[in-house]
Amino acid sequence: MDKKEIQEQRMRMYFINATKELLKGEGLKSISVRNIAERAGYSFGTLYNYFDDVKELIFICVEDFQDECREFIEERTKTQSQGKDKLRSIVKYYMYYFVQYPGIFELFFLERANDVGNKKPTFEMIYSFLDKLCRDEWKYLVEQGSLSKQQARLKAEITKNMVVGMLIFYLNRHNPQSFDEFSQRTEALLDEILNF
Amino acid sequence: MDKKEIQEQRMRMYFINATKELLKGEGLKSISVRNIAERAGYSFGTLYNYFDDVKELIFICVEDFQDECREFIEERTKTQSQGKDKLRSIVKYYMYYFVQYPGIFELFFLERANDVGNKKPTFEMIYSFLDKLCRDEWKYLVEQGSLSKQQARLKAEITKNMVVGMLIFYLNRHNPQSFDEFSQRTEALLDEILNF
DNA sequence: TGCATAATTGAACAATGTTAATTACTTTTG
DNA sequence: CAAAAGTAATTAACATTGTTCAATTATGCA
Repeated sequence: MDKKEIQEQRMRMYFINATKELLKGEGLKSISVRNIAERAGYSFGTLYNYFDDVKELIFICVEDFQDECREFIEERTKTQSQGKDKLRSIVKYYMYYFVQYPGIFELFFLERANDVGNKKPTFEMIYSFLDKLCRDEWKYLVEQGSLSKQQARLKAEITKNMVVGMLIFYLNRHNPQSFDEFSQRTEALLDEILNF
Repeated sequence: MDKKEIQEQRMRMYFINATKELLKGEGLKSISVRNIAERAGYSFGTLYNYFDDVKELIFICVEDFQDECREFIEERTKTQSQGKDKLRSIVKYYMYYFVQYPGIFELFFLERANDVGNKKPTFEMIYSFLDKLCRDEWKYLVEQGSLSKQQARLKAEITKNMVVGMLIFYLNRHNPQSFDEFSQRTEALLDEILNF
């Protein structure tokens, strides 16, 4: 019964990829069962043979996008040596990734946690995502004696929350209006937080 | 034609109040044209004689809720004398207001700015709302010489964005899980920002 | 090839927002 | 006062959403 599993996994992939494409392109608004199925080349009914509901499908995409985001940042920061600058860059490119794909931002941060179930771990992953990305840098700064462990924790938490707020205002409300301005504010606020 | 206007305004009020009640109670999810109209005591079609669409109705509520929020904070902070403590309290109760009414938070910060139109000023109002609430306190601290004007601006901006991020994670993702913990994190992060 | 099992489909249902045609009511006018 | 005109309220209808399920189609095996 190995063939069954392979085929089933392949079918799931068709739908998952279609969903990912839609999320990257048009965003959450464009997501509908009929839309996804059409792009996958099947009827909307077929989707329900492989997924419980459309939410399951959507949340499967989160992990993939996290990997992609991690790579996006890695590519742009790997040459930098540990320290404040690298930390700043990681946070900056974390934000830029979501600016590039507002649909993924919606998915990560704005989708409601209505019925928890198996999605709780997914939310935990999202919540701690930036922490994981920055962990080594904060650790390095503490070991260097630049700031206390406690202060590092606080600043990491401030950053994590601030970043989401900034993205909401920029992506959802066009505030600031231009990317240049957004970029500039990002630098300024990160400088203030890392001013020690 | 004065009577007309009075009657029309009264009709609009019925729908607006019904919408406000629903938003405070069940939140954005429960908002539907048929729901609002039923609560207002009219048919869903009647709503369209007084409002272009349901979005217009919803965004009319923003101003009312802002006034209410302002009063909520005022009541709880008016005895405090100007300074850091009062500033902390204002931000804290600003957050607590939205914790009390998650539906209003959704309305203020998560509703998309799809078709701008007359809603642009509304979004501007929301964006600068906390700034206005805190303006006097920041000003006082600058005049006292506690920090520079530039620093005050940066810290105010960090706070504004952080607050939205914290509320997203707490209200939408149950992170942290309890209000006590949320409250504690709020205090800690505000202390760190106001640590000068 | 023929049968049994599995996979795929689309009709159907309940909600949703919105529009437009219809009905009810009010006011003005002859 | 009654008929006409105009305004307001209602409901039927349409498109779109997620989801279910009976019926159809395809597949695999003997």
